[in-house]
Amino acid sequence: MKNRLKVLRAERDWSQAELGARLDVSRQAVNAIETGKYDPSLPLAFRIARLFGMTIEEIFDDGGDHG
Amino acid sequence: MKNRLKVLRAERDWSQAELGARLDVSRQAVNAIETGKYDPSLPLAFRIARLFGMTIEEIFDDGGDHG
DNA sequence: ACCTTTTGTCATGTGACCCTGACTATATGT
DNA sequence: ACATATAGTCAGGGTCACATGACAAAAGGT
Repeated sequence: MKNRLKVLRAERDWSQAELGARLDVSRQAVNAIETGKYDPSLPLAFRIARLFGMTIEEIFDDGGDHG
Repeated sequence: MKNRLKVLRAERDWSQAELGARLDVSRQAVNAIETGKYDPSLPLAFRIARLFGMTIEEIFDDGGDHG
């Protein structure tokens, strides 16, 4: 699952730790999601979308259709 | 996390087992999500949204802003 | 009455998603 | 040289999101 977290964070000049604080998760969790180690839970995805004022679909991309 | 899965399924007259097959998950997983036992993973939420032709936000609701 | 379908639930197991703490490496500033 | 900030990673642990298999209750069809 790809995501635009790193770009959105860079646009606001936030560190991974600061983004983690705003999302109420650890900086390691932010790093893991950014580097594609794993996907966020649905509740966390909602918090991310709300923080950036976008929909989940605008931030995350699971590749469209999957045969 | 509330969701409209049961209604959307009823509109199409699908059983939980049939929805599970279309989503490639077990019928118990569908039941657990419908009855609010737990939330789907983000990839599964994408598959659900795509199946019903809606956005994730139109199907799931985590309560808007919550601190 | 019997059979099938559907839903709900329980038990057990595995891997994903979080945590804290620690360590390394790079960059910046004094 | 030293301290600070940031990013990346690993170890160890806890809870949640799946799986399969089984059991029981309710509804419908014959």
